[in-house]
Amino acid sequence: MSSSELKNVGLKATLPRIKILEIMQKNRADHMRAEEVYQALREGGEDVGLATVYRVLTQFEDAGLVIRHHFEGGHAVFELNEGHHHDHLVCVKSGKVIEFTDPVIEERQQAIAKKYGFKMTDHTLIIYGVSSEYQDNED
Amino acid sequence: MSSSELKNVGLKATLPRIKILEIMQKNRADHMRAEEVYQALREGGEDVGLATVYRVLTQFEDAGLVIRHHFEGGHAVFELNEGHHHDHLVCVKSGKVIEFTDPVIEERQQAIAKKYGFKMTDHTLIIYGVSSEYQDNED
DNA sequence: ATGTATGCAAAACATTTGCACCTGG
DNA sequence: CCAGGTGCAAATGTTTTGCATACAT
Repeated sequence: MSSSELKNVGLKATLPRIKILEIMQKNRADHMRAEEVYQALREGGEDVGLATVYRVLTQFEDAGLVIRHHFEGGHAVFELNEGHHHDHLVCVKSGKVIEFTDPVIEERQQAIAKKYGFKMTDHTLIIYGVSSEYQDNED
Repeated sequence: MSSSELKNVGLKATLPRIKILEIMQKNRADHMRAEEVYQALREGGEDVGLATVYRVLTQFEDAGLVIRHHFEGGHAVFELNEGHHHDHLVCVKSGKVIEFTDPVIEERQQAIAKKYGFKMTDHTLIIYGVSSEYQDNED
């Protein structure tokens, strides 16, 4: 039950919040836009407004439950924060997203921030490419 | 003169295009928003519309003259494409941007894409942090 | 001249906010 | 019950587009 997770982060367990958290958990593999979460709610028969979806996702972000990303395309995508940091490999043909981490890269990033006198707070690495299934398809 | 650079990429050398390219070249160190380019034009006494700024920057991107980035904040920033790839270190306090490249990271990225069967087309690495001048300021 | 580029205003999106009403603890 | 949460509609900020006019070649 997701209501306890909400209370743990200091949020009242309201129906919209519970449903939105469930949707994010059910779609762990995806990186969803606010609009997509809204659609999922409506398909589930829930009568929640889009404005609430935005408000709740922002609260979830502040609470550390989700992470907001700015990939290409003028809109944000959200994913469940599962604690472990990772980077992204995005297929430019299919939109498929693979998550990975590389200790060498992590370490180099720390070193670079330090070299320039920065205290690193966060970082984003996105590799864009063509996944194997699409490499032979000449569009 | 920037008109020849425009013709080289197949764009007619019109006044708005020339002026916008000059502004991008003059502000090499910055990553400018469309609105900022527009302001710079007006300050230079040029009567160019914001819509044209967007159209021209998009054409420049298609022509490979500039690169469009989506840092945080719901808007795109543009920088002159100087050929050499680099990543970004962004100060979350001041907005200052430092460019860098790290051969170890570059190589690891190639390796990771390969490992997942991807043909890498591009990548973006942004390190967010607090630059030295801001680290002692407790807001 | 003539097809393309531009300016302006309106449209299209993504996201936020004001406010009256509803709901969870 | 009552503070906080929600829905709706309207506001905001960014980027795109339609169309009549202006310009580069």
